[in-house]
Amino acid sequence: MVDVPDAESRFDEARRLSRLLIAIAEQAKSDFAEAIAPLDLPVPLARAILQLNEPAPMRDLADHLTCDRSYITNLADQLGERGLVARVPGDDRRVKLLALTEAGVAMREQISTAVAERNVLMRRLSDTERQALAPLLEAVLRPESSAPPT
Amino acid sequence: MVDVPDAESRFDEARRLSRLLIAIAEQAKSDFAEAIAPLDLPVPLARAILQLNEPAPMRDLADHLTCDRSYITNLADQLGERGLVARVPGDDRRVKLLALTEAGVAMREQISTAVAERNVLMRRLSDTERQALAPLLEAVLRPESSAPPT
DNA sequence: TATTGTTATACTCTATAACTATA
DNA sequence: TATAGTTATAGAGTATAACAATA
Repeated sequence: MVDVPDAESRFDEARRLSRLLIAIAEQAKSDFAEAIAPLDLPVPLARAILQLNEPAPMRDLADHLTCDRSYITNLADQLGERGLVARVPGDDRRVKLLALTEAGVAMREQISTAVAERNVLMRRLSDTERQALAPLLEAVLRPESSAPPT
Repeated sequence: MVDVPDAESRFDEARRLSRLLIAIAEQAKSDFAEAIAPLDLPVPLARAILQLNEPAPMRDLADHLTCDRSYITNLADQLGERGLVARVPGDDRRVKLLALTEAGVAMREQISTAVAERNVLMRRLSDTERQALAPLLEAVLRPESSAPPT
């Protein structure tokens, strides 16, 4: 009975961890915003650019960013106005791919570097700590089916 | 030189962890929303209620939720309409405290339970994993001044 | 008939600025 | 003069519904 916490204290602990996680996520979010501030690019556009490693159907982007297709149209328009992406026709003629322009690729590089440098995980954790953290975060995201090995 | 990753791979690793962290935070956010959906209460109101352990000046709430005082007025109005909180005068007569009503306390209990039960950290991590995770999350949030022990 | 992207519109969350009443 | 809360307004981010083109 020594090592098995009762249900209530497990809940309390999970709540405490949740609060920590939320605080970290908020920190990460504002880190991201601050990192890209000099680039004069709204956060959602930056997030979209980071997704565009390869030209991709707008539909795929909607899936990856978990948002509506109409919002992708909106983002694509804004990115187009800035000359950062172009719509290119797909094989299936209903489909349009979004592809970074040359300027878009350069911007992606800038975003990526700025964000990594300011990253709270870089600033506050040692190499050892980061190595310990990775498998735990992966465990949180493992598929629903796999129950935790209690 | 074996154990010291070069700068580039450290960046890559931090980026990977960041993506994981963001994915988890999004999961946690939608878990929260789903958990409280049956309660028919908007997310920001639920978050505010969770803060109101004790009656607190509206100003304090603004600090804890890191938002503008005017928004707290907004939240307090909505919570008031639902009969969940009441404004009570403070000693300093400029100050108003927000206090949960009886219905508010009951709602807080419901939110708290629903959220803890659905919590992704409860669902996917073992007790052991949660115990390992806590100090790492705390390290991420430690004050800027304390450099990581590389 | 189902799917892709678009358009027009509207909603939620939150901030800014100007105000009031105290201190 | 500075602080707590309020009001009115505005903006960012995102969704819904109806639609056109293609499959």
